[in-house]
Amino acid sequence: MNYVDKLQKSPYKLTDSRLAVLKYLEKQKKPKTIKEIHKTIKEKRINLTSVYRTIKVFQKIGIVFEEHFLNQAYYYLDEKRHHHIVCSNCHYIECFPCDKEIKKPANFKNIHHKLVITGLCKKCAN
Amino acid sequence: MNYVDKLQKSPYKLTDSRLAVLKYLEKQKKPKTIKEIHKTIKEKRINLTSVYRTIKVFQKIGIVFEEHFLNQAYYYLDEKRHHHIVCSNCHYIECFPCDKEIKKPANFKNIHHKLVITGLCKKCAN
DNA sequence: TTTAGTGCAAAAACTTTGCAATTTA
DNA sequence: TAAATTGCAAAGTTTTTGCACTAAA
Repeated sequence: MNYVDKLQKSPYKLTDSRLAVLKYLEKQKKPKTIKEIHKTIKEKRINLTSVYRTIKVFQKIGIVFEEHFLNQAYYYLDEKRHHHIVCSNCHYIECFPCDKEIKKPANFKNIHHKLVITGLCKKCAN
Repeated sequence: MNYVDKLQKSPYKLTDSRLAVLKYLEKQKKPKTIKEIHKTIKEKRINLTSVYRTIKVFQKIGIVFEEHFLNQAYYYLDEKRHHHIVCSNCHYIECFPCDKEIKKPANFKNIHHKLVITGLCKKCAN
């Protein structure tokens, strides 16, 4: 089931703004900030507020996930479960696949996990 | 080597503010927000700005680590490597030990990892 | 005594809210 | 057409900055 279908199956409506954010995120290989999303799609006259609201909706229905790298919130579609490694100096991000099943903690339901790895990328290590 | 030693070995000075934040964090079992830290130590007349600056310094010298749960930044001393699981509804946090070594990505140095698991705690699952 | 750190006030950055107008199903 | 969504402006939060004063080494 693709994202549009998921949206239509949800209690939320399919609108231009939501479609624009979805299309944008589908093209991305790495997590993006609200600003980056907005910058690209504002030509389509989509308001910053709507981007915020759209992302919230997408998170609620489990289309979009959030991670914070160095005090910045980033958003991405959860196509294939994967993790990220971020350079703590220049914020360069690399993805890598998730190859582990998490031992589920007993006291929680609806579990979603994310592994964030920080380090210094090649450029910054010197 | 304890935290005070680490601080003194660093290029930064040992000050009342820094000591207060350190003492506070040492008592905590769970990650805390800037606000929580400040609330508790402001009786000692330590400014919010200083808490922010202190935390930045501690992060730089690797005493304090940061995690974001549901759009909130939390800080903690990295005594024993461990992870957290957070209730996505009520923000209840539980810690659990880190029992895995991460396969180090080749392109990065100084690697530090954190695993954040979100889910619904017992109370919120119903 | 010199350099780094602090508090305060103000600015900047980020996020949320209310409401009238618009759009979707 | 009813209910949800949007844009805009305004308010709330969170974080950072500049600067004169104070404290640490």
